[in-house]
Parts: sequence; structure tokens; C-alpha cells
Amino acid sequence: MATLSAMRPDEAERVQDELRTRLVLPAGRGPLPGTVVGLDVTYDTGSDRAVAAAVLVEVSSRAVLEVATAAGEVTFPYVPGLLAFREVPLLLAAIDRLSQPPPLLICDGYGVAHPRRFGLACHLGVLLDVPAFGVAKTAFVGTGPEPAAHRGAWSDLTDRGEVVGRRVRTRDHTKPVFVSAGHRIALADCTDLAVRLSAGFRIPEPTRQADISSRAALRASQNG
DNA sequence: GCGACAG
DNA sequence: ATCTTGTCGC
Repeated sequence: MATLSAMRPDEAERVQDELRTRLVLPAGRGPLPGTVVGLDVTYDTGSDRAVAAAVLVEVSSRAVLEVATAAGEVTFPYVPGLLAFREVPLLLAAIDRLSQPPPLLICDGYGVAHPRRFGLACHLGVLLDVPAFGVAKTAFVGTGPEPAAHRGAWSDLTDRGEVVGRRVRTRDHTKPVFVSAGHRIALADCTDLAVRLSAGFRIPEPTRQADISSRAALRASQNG
């Protein structure tokens, strides 16, 4: 989209500040959905091509119910704090190809654990007004103690005096992931889902399957 | 001022 | 993110 490719970093930050006024963060826990949608984007080396994947997963069984992908050109560069402007266009296209609107989104990245409290999960959640949260693999914003070594253990991620997320252990003796709420969901529910949706791997199935599907679709579009 | 910095 | 095989450990 031309408006995105022409946007400068300072303008993008203004957009985040504007969209943040629509952010809804419930104080307490709520009912959990029966299905969720995991999201991820895979980039081609040496070109602007990329493929986004949206994978619908049943919470109780962690089974993949549907996969949708969208390929295209990425125009916005990777800038820490502005990841959404790079990934949102293709992610929205992939989500749009699902046979049903997403009940809840799980993003590969952060939610409110962000310099301006508006990471990728907040951005997508607000645009679609759907519950959303982020599961990141590496540190970005926030500090805190190491959670206990067993699956299910977690510790607070604190930034500028606020708890913005949690480091969550999804597997025994494995490096924890960084969980933060995005929109219309409490951190405790995000933590619960991240652990329940993990099965033998560090990354929860929805996001893990989205990574696998987007990667496979990119390779397929390059070869066959 | 310098370094660090989701994917 | 991506370039990349086998290998050690839970």
C-alpha cells in the first residue's frame, strides 16, 4: 500500500499513538475461545518478497483446523518498535483468507511490552477489534527474574515501573518465551493459553505452525 | 553521548 | 528475519 511505503518512522509513531486510544485491556480474566489463530511472516533472502500465514488451531486438541497464506512485497523496513508497519499488510491479507473471522490472534512478537505500549499484537487486535496477544522469542522491552525451570512457571516483565508482560516457561528446562497482552485479553489468560497451546516445543502450536506454513509457502512460490 | 533493539 | 550440519543434553 502506497501510504505505508511512504510513511516515515515519526509518522508511524503518531499512528501508533492514535490507534492506542482504541486499545482495550480488561482488568480481569475472561472466557477463553475454543479456537485461536496463530500468525507469522517469512521473508525471502535478497528480495522484498514475503509470505504471511494464519493458522486456525483448536485449543483443546492443539489440532490445525485451517491454514491460509498471503504472498506479496514488503515495503516498510524493519525498525525496532515499528514491526507492525512491516508485517500488518500481509498478515491482514492472510487472515482475510480464512473461512471465518479470527476468535483470537497470537502474534510472533510483542503486545504492550513495547516502547510506546503498542506492539504488533496491539496493532492487529485494534484494527480488527479482536482479542490478541504476543509471544516473542527474544527480549525487547522489560526486565525481570528468571522463572522457575518447570513448564508453566512464569515471572513478571517490568518496564518503567509497570508489569508489561511475562516470561513464560512452555517446556521444562527450556528458555522461556515473552508473553504480553495485545487487545481485549488479560495477561493471565495470555499466559494460560501460551502454556496450554504448547506441546513439546518452546513455541505454542499456533505460532509454530504459522512459521512452518509461511516458510513452506515461500519455498513453494520460489520453486514450483 | 553510547549502546541496545520484536522480526 | 536469513546464511547453515551435526551434535550434546534434558
